[in-house]
Amino acid sequence: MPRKKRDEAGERERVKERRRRILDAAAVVFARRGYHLARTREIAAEAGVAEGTIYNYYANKRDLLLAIIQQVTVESVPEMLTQTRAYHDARSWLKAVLRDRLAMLDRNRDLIRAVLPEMIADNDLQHEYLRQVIIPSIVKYLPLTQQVFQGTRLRRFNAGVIVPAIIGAAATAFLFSEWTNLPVGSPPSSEELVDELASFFLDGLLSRDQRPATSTAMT
Amino acid sequence: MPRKKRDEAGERERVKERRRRILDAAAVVFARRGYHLARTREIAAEAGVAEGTIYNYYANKRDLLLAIIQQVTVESVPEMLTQTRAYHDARSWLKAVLRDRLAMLDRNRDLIRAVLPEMIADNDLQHEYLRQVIIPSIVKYLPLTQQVFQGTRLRRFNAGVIVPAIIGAAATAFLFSEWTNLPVGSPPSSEELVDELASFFLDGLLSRDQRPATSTAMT
Amino acid sequence: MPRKKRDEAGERERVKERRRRILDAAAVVFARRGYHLARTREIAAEAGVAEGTIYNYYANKRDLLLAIIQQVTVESVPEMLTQTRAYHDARSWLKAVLRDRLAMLDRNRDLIRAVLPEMIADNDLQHEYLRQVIIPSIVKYLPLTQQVFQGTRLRRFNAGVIVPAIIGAAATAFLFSEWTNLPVGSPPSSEELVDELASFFLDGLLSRDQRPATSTAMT
Amino acid sequence: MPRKKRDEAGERERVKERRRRILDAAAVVFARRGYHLARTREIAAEAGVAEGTIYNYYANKRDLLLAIIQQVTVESVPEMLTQTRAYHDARSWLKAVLRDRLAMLDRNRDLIRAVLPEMIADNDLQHEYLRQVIIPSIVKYLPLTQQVFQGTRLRRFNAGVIVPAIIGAAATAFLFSEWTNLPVGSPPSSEELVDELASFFLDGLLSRDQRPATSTAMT
DNA sequence: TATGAATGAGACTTCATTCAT
DNA sequence: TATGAATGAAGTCTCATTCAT
Repeated sequence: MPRKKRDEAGERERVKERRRRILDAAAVVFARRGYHLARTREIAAEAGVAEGTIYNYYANKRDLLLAIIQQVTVESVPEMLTQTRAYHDARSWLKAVLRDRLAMLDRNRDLIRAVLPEMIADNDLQHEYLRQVIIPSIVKYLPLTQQVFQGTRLRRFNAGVIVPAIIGAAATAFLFSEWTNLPVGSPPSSEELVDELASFFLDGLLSRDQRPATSTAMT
Repeated sequence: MPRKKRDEAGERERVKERRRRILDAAAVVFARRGYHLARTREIAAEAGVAEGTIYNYYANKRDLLLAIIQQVTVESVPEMLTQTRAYHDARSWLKAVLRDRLAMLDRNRDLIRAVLPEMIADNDLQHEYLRQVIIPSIVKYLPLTQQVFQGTRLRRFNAGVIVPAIIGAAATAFLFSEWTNLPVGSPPSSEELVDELASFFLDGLLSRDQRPATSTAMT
Repeated sequence: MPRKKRDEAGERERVKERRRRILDAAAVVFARRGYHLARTREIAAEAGVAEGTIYNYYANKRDLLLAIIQQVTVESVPEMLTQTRAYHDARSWLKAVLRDRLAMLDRNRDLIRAVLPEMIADNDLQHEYLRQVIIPSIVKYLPLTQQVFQGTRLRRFNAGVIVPAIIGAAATAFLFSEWTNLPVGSPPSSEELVDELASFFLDGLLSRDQRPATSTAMT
Repeated sequence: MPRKKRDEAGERERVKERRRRILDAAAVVFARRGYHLARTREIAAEAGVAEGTIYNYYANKRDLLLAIIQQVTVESVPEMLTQTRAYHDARSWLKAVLRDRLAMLDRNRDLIRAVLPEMIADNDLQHEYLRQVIIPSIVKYLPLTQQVFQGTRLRRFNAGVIVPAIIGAAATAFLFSEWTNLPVGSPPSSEELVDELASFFLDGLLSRDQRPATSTAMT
């Protein structure tokens, strides 16, 4: 192998590693202070580099935010659904997905709490996120999902309403379960959470005998 | 009636009115720019007062945020549930509640988009909100809710999971329905949203014949 | 006189005075360090105000430069030529003008040395200067000048060449006369300078008998 | 010839060539952006070397400026005056010199516009320039000049005033002739400029019959 | 010697908050 | 109490220069 090529590869490796180190530092500080209160100085200190060095790898503070959003979501999405085929039972698949996603939320909780607000407040960020993460995910994984539910009869529903509802329900339930001082008993274990949500999503809240003979929800 | 007293009453009235004017202005500007990008100068201009005057009524910018959070939620909660007794059918009551809450979100959408991020990122704000809004609401309205569902058999569920899940589902579905560029067809009408969510919450996604004979979700 | 009006007048006065103080400070610091090396912090200190206060009166550092250019030139131009009519002898008028302009250069030497470089290097600044100072001056004072020279026969010349040449000659001679370490004898007194330049401009360098019978310069 | 020596010679050659390449690049960038806005990065790119390499040849950015000043002036001076003896007529010699110098200004216009401001603003640079360029030039070429004017009777004048005046007049007239938007007709051709200036310098502005019988300027 | 990533001081400017009037 | 000019701390980002490779 020619010398130069190996050097280039090593160089690219080092650049990647440095980018990563800075990004991780930014994630830590964003999580600690929130985006607006995070200081580039603190990020630099956390990364163990000079402040100016940050700008050799990212154009500006906002660029760090964007990179984090991508990293958290893009990189973590694939793992969750590729094992789809292992589950023939829709309920167990759903629970597996919930388990995986809630674990992801758990791992990245602080970071998400730092990043989510900016996404809510900032239209550009939202659109970027939609374009780069959400839509590609849907396009890529919808067929797999449909395949899993092939053997399961679902009632008709409006996916544009229900998909966000599921995501929001799971995320909110999870985040609340972390708020320790709610006067509603001890926080649920993660497995309780998964069970509870899966049942909620699939079965609803009514007892079986309370459901209308012909579901009014058939639309 | 002594002169002074009437003056004091009028004075107190004027003070209240001034506080309100400033708060409304802050709400407008927070909604327009988001909390961090809102400038006290702009708030002052919107309120038609001098910048310094704000500080005669609120300790600082953050105090305005807190006051807004209280106002948006506390003031709007009562109306939604006091008419509880009018609904004997749980489903129609749930739909009425959803209708009311989604309308509230609709009215305050921009403001919420400005304020919510701060609440997510800021623990103190969250606790303040829990203490001042959520908990009192639960304490006050839980009995009413239970009364409504008296005639309806619900399966057992963990309220600490399901209540946040419901709120998050509704809010997220609503907010997404506003993002026009999702490739999932046209955004649902608000009545569609209400129907869809009510069915989802009560009946779940499975067709009736797919539900397990004895719900595994009974905990 | 109504109270409010007097207050407004006083206010405007104070604003003007403050603007002036900041501008003077900027002039001092620009003269001391040159524009690029002048620090807003130093300007603020020199003016005895906080750094932020500068920006209540001027949009940015460049704005200070522009204001100084205007002040130095616009304000000083009028005095120089309005007394035109007092001089019936063109030579003595020219000497008076030179005396006045060289005194102006002397007064503002440091400032000009700070500001001139920026004007040379910056096209926008040049055009601004042309538009605001040079052209109005020409339009306003050309008639007066012509009136002075009515009784004096001048050979024909291209004003577009000779006017800049005169200005450049006077300014350069003056500025060099200040450079103390030239090995050409002691620097001339200002009156020597004026005499020397006036003769140079009107008579040229040739002895009288050396001038061509018919001036080749007649164009 | 020993091997080493030839290498050393080639090496010295290469070093010189490298210095030159960097200096040229600096000149280009200084001319393009002005000294303060010129970036070392851009200079390096222009020279086709790494940023750090510049500092192997020049101590710092300022050093580049100094070197350019020397190069522009010192190198171009000799050509202009060594042909002195070819002109027996003082007027035609003066015109030749003007032609040569204005052509030099024309060639280096952008560079001069970048460098001149720094010389005006910076005392050290001025003194360096005086010591290295002006004084040697005077010492070297004054005899030649005097020789040319041997057959021409000049009136007495103070060279310390008139020499800078001539230089400033020519330079300013030239630079103004490039500013196209002056409302004084079309810019003069370079030959017009030369004629006009030569006449101005030698003959002055008065018509012949207007000159005093005994010039008051004889000092 | 050439490289160019790393450095870090420091600049301009903003803006929440104060306070004299 | 209302005002709004003044404040000044603090922030992001730039860029000449250094230095390990």
